[in-house]
Amino acid sequence: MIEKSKHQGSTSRRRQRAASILADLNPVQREAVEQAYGPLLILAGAGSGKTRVLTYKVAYLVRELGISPWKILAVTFTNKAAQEMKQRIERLVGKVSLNMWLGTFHSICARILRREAGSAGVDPHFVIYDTADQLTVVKKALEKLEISKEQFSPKMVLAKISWAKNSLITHQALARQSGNFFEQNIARIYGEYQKGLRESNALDFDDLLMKTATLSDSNPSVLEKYQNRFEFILVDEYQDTNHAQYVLVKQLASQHRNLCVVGDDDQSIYGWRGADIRNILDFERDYPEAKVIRLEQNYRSTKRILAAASAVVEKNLGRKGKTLWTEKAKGEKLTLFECADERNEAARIVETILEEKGRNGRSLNDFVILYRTNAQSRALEDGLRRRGIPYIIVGGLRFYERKEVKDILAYLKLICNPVDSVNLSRIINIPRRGIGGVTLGKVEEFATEAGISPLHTLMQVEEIEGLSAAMRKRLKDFAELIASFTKAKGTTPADRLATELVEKISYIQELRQEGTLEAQIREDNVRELLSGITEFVERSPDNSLDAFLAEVSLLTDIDRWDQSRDAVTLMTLHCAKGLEFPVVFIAGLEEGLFPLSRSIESLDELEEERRLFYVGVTRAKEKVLLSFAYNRHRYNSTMYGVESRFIEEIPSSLLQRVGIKQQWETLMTGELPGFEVGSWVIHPKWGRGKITNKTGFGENTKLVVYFDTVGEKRLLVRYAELEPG
DNA sequence: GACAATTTTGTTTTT
DNA sequence: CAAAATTGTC
Repeated sequence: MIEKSKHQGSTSRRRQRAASILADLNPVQREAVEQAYGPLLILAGAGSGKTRVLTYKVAYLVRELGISPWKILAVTFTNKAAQEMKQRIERLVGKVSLNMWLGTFHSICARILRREAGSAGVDPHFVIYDTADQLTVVKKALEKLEISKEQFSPKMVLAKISWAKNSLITHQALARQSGNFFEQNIARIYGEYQKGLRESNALDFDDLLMKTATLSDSNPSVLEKYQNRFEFILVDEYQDTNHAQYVLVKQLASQHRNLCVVGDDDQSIYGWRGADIRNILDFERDYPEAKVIRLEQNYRSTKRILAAASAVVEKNLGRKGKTLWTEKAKGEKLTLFECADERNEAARIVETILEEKGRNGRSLNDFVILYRTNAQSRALEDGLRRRGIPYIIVGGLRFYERKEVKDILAYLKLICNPVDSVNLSRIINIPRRGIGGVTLGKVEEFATEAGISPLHTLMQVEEIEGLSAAMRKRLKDFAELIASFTKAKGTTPADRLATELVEKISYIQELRQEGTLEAQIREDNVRELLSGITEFVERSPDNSLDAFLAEVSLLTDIDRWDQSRDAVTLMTLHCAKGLEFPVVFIAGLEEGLFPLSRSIESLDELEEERRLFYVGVTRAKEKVLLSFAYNRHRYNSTMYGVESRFIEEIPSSLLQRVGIKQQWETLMTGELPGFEVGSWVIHPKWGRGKITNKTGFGENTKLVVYFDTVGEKRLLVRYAELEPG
């Protein structure tokens, strides 16, 4: 009795909450949420609340239709998006939502493969190799096959292999279908590469997708299990799915056909990674009974921003076409800075940030600076540092790709997966143990001949010929070190294991001895990694090292990004997908840079660049500031910039130009903060000095500076490369 | 085997 | 111009 009334109570409460759920949505969004059964394509324009629709849809399924979360699969583009959605859904439906599968394609696939390892023909403890690891394997394969890497550059080979995998083509199939010498060789390298991965018990990113998508070929029953289970499937960012992902979704949804995909063909920006825009364009052909709903009301940007973005993307031919509208204010015009060079560009962006901060009371995390290539961040960073503005770079040299982080992770991976030869060779001499390339070569040779893993070989080091007794001891010590941790990992939580390891190999101690600023940063990164592991252990039900490694390989920089920190964010346009900021800068709008020179010749690629620009502009809520530079230093030479065609594609009524002349005038007459009498500056040659006198304004400011090294010097700010310090 | 000196190479975006 | 790869020296 008690139970029954409890049940009823919760049902009516549910109703009530469900009603309020739908009340939060506009009529079109509501329609999208209520359309639960059958294939559904939601064409969601930028800022139209698609994440909202997805979360509410899950809530609706669970609360209103009584679907068990266990039967729902939702796929997002980044782990960050998954995490956010998870939290929002949990708030709507409670803890039961934890039973649903929600993650990126790659993490969902990894999960399936570990569960179905037997059927998939992989070891459940497989490691995931990143691009650097992949390159090592390719190079080894080239060596083995005696193919010169001049003719077959590892990077190019890897791109071909990746393309093949995303098209679900095995190396055997590639060999069969390729006619010429070149392709035959690619197929051979591909085969050898796969062998290398297998021996190390490793999968690459593409394997995760491919192996899952082809799982049913040999094991239809495994597929059936998941087909039956996932009654409802939701896919976000569908415009960026590749062929393997497309096939996977199609297979999983074929049983119940309750497939809801959300996307925006205008935001398809991953063609170079194998994403096939046709997947979204042809959805209605694949699912003739599909319903299509367009979300066209934008809740993010001002009218002018939206108009500018739409005007540009309308130049594209291959698109479904939709008209975004907003109830927001007209807003300010977009601004375009014509800059002298990238230094000037940075200075003006920084200037604007300070001005906006002062006048409109914005905080630093209201700003994002977007650019096409990571290399551009350098000049921008310099500009920000010059004025002492804190910033966060997302991407670039990614956290998990840093040497110190990779070193520690390599140890941890080897501990969990002793056959991993790539990670073994990475760390066998870190810290220095006097084990060099020659010795490692002998070990690997022996391992290959004996058909066992290199680490295993080290256990029977006596049998390897041509090694000194001292060397044998070193090798054995190393093997025992790894073995002792492997033994401990069953009973010790991941964070303690990692901390003990770092201690044991004196990694931080070594860094301290270097005493450089760089070593300090490295130490910080190692500590950050360790605290990341601790955080994982506290949050995750499975605190083993295996569990941590399974997750960490699929994390990216954007997943670690802390938006609440008071700092300006810098990232590539690709990285900015799905985010929003009050003020958006897009730097480097020059022909050849954005659009990138390689893309200019092909119409498809040019259209993708244009979509990328569209993505950039539509990140902005209130203000968009574009900039280009007449001169840009690109490795050794200076490039003369011509403004990007995308600028001309914005109606001139929406765009306010700030010419180079105006800029210089303000620079010439404005006070330069940080250069006051009594403050300290740093000179590249003479080091730190104190300003004792100052005359003039702006770039013409003359300073008298006293340096400990050379005494008093008279300097013109324009020429001397001084930094406040 | 370690380290310094020299030569070569390379820039698109990322799960 | 840097970072990476290669060669040279101890």
